Amino acid sequence: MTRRNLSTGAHGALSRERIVEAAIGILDGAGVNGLTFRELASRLETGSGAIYWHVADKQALLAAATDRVLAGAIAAVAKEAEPQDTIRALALGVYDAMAAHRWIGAQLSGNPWQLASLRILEHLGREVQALGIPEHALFNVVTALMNCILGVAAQHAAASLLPRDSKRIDHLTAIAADWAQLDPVDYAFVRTLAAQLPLHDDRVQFLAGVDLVLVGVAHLR
Amino acid sequence: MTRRNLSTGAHGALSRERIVEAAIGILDGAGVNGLTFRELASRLETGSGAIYWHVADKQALLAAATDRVLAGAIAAVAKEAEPQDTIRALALGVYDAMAAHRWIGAQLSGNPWQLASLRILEHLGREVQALGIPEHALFNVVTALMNCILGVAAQHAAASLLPRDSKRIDHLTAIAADWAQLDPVDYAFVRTLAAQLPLHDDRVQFLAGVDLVLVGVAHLR
DNA sequence: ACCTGAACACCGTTCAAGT
DNA sequence: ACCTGAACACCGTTCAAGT
Repeated sequence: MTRRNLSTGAHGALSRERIVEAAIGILDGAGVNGLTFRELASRLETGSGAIYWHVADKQALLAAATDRVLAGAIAAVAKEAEPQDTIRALALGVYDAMAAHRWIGAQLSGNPWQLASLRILEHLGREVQALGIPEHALFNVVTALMNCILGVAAQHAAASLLPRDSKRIDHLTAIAADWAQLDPVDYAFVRTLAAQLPLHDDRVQFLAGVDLVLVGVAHLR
Repeated sequence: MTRRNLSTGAHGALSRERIVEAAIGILDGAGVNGLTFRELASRLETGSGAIYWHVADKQALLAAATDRVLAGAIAAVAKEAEPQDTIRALALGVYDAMAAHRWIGAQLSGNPWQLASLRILEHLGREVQALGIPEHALFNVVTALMNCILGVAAQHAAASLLPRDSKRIDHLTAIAADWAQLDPVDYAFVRTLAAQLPLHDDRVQFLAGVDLVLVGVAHLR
């Protein structure tokens, strides 16, 4: 048996940070189902039990990984002159992080009160406050904006379970084809949407949803 | 070995419908983690493999259970004179179904393109069409409303993982207490929200979010 | 204090064998 | 055609033993 982490090897000692980092690497490459304590241990050249010394369990690991990615994404958002613009920038920052790390959607929408969500909530909240909303509407408005984000998060989560190499357009075309199979009477509207689906731009539509809420907010009294 | 389903016993032969029904019973009583093919088989007095003759896999079973519950909930929604009111009624119908079957939230927000979601989308879409929205905004508006629903779905999903007997208020108080632990500077806004959390009415707030979108819609041009 | 890795408990799914 | 139930593959988590 060779010594592993005890030697001053390439990686140094095990740490929560290194574990989370490695987890993100696996998640990005192989998705949620690819993240296994055995796989993680082998990549870190340690025993699977060692990880439990630094991380409580798999859920905590996923939460930590999500928070790490989103903290970076949010910190990178530039503050704009108008609160509305900062809100848009924040929303897009989260969107882009979810697009780059497709496993985040499921994590975010599955645990809406984890640290990463609070981070988003905090930054949204500050801007909404700056908007000069009446006090009693604050909670509702922030929640509505958060819902826009969780909504796309859910969509990304669904997309993340598809085969990795499937092109986005093929994916949407396949969904549209499924929808076209539905009963023409019972699902008349959905079939209408199906035609628009393959061409639509997720990111643009996401922003349109945020704007819709912002319009509603502007007309609050 | 006694014969089981072959006898004209109390339940009759195995069928997809009976399986889904039993699954819903388990889900309501024991949550997602309680739904096991072994448990399901034992409750149906059959072998675990038998279920696979009627249902493709666990995901399909969960989707079927979700669709069954939501189909009933949506069918029970009365059509109102004004499209806005029907939209509110629809949203509340879904909300109440999620409150009664706490496992549905995760299922819905985790698979936003399953049959149950399309059912919601279809009914929302018809009412939004009746609202007389410009064609190009249709997709965005329906998505925004769907996001409101998925947003609470996510919240319900999170709540469903808690111990079963924990009272709602205790749960919210516990979350509020967690939030109060956060850094006063980094999480100033979230800490503000924490005070309101234990007292707020989820259902009312949910409706307020829907209304916010409807206000935004009314001011589209 | 921190790491090792076998062992435990449990699960979704398959499949050869039955009826 | 439909059901049985043992077997397979895999996983999160624990823990006695090491250093």
